[in-house]
Amino acid sequence: MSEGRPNQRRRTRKDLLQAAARLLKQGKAPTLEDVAAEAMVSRATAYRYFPNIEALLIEAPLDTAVPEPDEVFRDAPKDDPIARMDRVDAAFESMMSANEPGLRMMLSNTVLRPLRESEDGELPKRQNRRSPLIEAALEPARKELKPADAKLLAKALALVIGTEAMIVFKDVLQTDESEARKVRRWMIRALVNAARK
Amino acid sequence: MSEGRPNQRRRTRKDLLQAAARLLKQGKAPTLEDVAAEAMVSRATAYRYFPNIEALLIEAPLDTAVPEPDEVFRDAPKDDPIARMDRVDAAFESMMSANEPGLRMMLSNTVLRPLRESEDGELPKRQNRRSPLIEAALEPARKELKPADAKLLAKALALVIGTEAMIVFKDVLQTDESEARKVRRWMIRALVNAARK
DNA sequence: CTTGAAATGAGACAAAGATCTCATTAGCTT
DNA sequence: AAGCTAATGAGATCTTTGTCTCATTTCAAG
Repeated sequence: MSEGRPNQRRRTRKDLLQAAARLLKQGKAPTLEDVAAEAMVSRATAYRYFPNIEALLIEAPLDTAVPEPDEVFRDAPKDDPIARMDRVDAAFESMMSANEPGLRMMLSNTVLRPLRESEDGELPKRQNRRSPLIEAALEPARKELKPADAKLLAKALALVIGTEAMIVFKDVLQTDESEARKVRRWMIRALVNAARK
Repeated sequence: MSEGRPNQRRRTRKDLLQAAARLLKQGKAPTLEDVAAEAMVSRATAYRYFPNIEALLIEAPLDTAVPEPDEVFRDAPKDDPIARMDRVDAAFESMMSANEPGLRMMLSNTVLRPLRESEDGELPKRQNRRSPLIEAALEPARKELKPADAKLLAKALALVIGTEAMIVFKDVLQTDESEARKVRRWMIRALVNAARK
């Protein structure tokens, strides 16, 4: 099934993703059958678009809640990378707290990808939404940083921003939201300044 | 099946966990049937001890590969927190590369705990192995740090060391092992020095 | 409006995961 | 050593997941 009727196909695909996102918001762990029912399509059709529930859940919660760069940096200082990274952090924090169940589900499934890639050749790859935003935040600091340091810093910040950091704070360290934010902002300052020096 | 013949039960339970650990070391994602075969018990018996493969794999790799503090810091400098954190990092890196499939499985399941806690009352809680080691590494720096900074630093380092950071490096950033190590060590320096200042 | 092709729905089918039953084996007590 | 009882093994059975076929619906071009 391909190359036939583009807009019909895009519509049902979108319906499936939205149905999945709806179920995820309820904190459920839906099966592909559940999603098909919620989207009011047949099970067979759902399987025509996604080989399994994991493939669907990788995309589901994210298509909705992507922070847009221009929105994140709206009236943000153009020259202060730390202030700009704080914006990125805030954007991710609010996006994640609104989508925590879906993000946990997504992580739960994508984390197993390497164990399953023996099954069939092509698995959907985990997307990386944070790096473009981090790069954009760091843009003004580009001139004052050595390229090698800029690369190091961007990767380091990717550990601070995102779902995995949320998991560490909540599940491993069991800190509350405000403490977690304090730690992240402290880290942003420490890391950016270290790269500058 | 309970409260009947303690040592026989402990023995087969241990056999199952060891069999699972053996299969995991080969990089496979074993099914409960595989583990039963490896442990030379029947499939039915395996299911009597663990409801599914995930439940087994949460425990399997961890009972074996816990880095012991005294071993990690054997002939490590007593007064250099950075060198000591590098030891912790190295210990986690080697433990994780030897147990990656099991750790991914563990993370995949524990990450869903908040979504499942409605199902039945008691879920095993995620353990925190890194914080004690981080505290031990930082011990010599305690006198030169304000208590608040020490707390901040310990939490920040918990983002750098551990399974979640490995996931970010491998799955999100797709860096190789040596680059990931470079970033972690750079972060350790940046964070410890920031706390000192 | 008609028509041809593509998407869909319904259900049969297959494979894997998990449960259940019951006869047999093997610990533990005496 | 004997007997009771819990644990085990083997296989039947049920459930869930994913595939396949074919009739029906629906889109869109003419």
